[in-house]
Amino acid sequence: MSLRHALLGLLSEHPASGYDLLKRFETSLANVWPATQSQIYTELTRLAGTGLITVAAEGPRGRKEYALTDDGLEELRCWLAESRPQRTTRSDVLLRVFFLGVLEPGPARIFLDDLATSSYQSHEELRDLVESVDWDDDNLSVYGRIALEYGLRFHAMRREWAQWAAEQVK
Amino acid sequence: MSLRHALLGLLSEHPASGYDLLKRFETSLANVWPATQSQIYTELTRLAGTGLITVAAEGPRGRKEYALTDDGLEELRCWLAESRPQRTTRSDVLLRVFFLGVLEPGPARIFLDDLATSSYQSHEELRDLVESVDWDDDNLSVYGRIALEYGLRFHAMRREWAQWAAEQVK
DNA sequence: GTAAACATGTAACAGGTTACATGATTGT
DNA sequence: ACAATCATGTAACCTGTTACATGTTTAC
Repeated sequence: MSLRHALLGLLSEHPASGYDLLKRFETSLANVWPATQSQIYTELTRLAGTGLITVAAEGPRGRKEYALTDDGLEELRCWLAESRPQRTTRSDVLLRVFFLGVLEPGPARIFLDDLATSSYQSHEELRDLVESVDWDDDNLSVYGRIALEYGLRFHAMRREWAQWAAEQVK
Repeated sequence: MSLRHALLGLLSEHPASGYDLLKRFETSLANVWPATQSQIYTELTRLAGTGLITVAAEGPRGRKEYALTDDGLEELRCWLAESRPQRTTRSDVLLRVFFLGVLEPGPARIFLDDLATSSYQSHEELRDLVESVDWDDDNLSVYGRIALEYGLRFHAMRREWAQWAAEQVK
């Protein structure tokens, strides 16, 4: 259950409300770990119940500002340093490729060409994002930049692969 | 819901029992779309209920051999050609990278070094697999080879990225 | 005879999505 | 006054995981 750790991670930067966190999920975390409003509020209530976070302040409109507790920070560190990421990565794209032989070569090539195009677009979007941010030397910048670099390399790899794959289909 | 389509895809090659399909999921599909025994049997019953597959034969030990129907093939083609893969890809690894600033540079580097190592190992395993199979010219081979090539490129990319990232952390 | 492999099914639970429901504050 | 934004909560439903439960056939 990584949503829990995503929330702890965001709160380790500074206290925030459910609404603030939702906005962070919609922007910076959207491509890494999407989460819905419903899920975020439910999980925050649970985390507060187990003492990993607390309601540090209350504001207008029922706003509750959550802050990380010592236990919460410990849990976050533990997750980062001691547990191995063991994600069984499901790939919708690769599953389709696996069965592309069901289609005629024409439609199969279209699928791969589209994939190359959308990978290129994603790459360009990330490139624009990288250029629009001014990266300083703090931790958020360093690791944010590293995560973005992953995205750039991933989409470049996928584009080249899709182009190569389209050529294999005759 | 792609499990449904994975099952239709496998059955498009030839009729099979739940048990046969389970074995295919444990081997060829393990890295693309993992599924449990429980899930497979439940989904097969549902697919038979909606007429996308039928029980074509019954064998010893209660074995039920399922075959794709015309409706099932149509549904499979439709999924491949008409629907866009829109998978919101969750990455446990990238989520951790995002919050790596919570750790000291030492443990953070260890995390990235470990990632480079495990990517290298995955790459080698796939390379061995590619070399052990004799690829002929049928559809399964062509698209199976293309899917494997994706894995090779993916792990190579991730290894290089993790090595680069480790260097950024001083 | 007995272990391994074949073969299926179901129940409980955890995580994620969609939709509904409500209300307060701010800016124009 | 009205719309946009801030702000939270819950219910229904779907997908996926773990564990339990059962029985047959084959090979040694």
